[in-house]
Amino acid sequence: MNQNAHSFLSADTVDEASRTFKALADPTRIKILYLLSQEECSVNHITEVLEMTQSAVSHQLSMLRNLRLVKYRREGNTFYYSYADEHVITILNQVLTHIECK
Amino acid sequence: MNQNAHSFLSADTVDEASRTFKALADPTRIKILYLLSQEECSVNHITEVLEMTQSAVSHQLSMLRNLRLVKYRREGNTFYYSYADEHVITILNQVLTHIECK
DNA sequence: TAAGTATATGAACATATGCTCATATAAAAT
DNA sequence: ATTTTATATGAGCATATGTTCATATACTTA
Repeated sequence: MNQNAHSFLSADTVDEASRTFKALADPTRIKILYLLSQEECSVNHITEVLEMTQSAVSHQLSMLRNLRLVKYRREGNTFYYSYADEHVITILNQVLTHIECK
Repeated sequence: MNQNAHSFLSADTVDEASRTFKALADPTRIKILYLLSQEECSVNHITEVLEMTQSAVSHQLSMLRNLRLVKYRREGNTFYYSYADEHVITILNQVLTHIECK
């Protein structure tokens, strides 16, 4: 068995996969993305549904924004968020479905 | 828009999903699981391929064992590891494939 | 039986993560 | 113009994470 006996992943690929899974690795972000997979939501709505502080939610949305997993539109003072990465939502739903079917 | 306008996830489901994604969120564990998705490997082999210390690899294998994502068999002094959770491997390969196709 | 080989494990340490608290920003309402 | 409402953001803090270093364990070989 030598080091060339199998295919390799580039460091970039591994890093990006890691970033994707990290985004989904936190319960709060899972809940936010699951919510957004069902409907566009204001920050306030997310805050109420998750029963968390506005700041905590906003920080997580900021992270999800940086990862380009969510996008938003503004309407006056209200920001409506929605998901921006179909593939990540698919992966999330796959895992959730698999867990709930056990 | 009220709190009952959409379906909810149980805390247990969210936690288990989080644990699954956390397992895949680290580059070292991604590399190990990817290797094991292709062939059963000894700890030594993993250590050499990943160019990491034996201790670091062993610690990660210990974590993957606790999460029931890998199993092993012993042959004298050598421990051969293989993956134990088909679904997690499927998810990993899906994400890796998606990244590499971009 | 002693030395060597393969792996596991505990402690320590540096970095990352997720929250809170205080405050900033910007539009809306008064 | 001032206050209110909705959201963003920086600093600080406690906990989690991943690695190294030292050492333990267990089997093999001389």
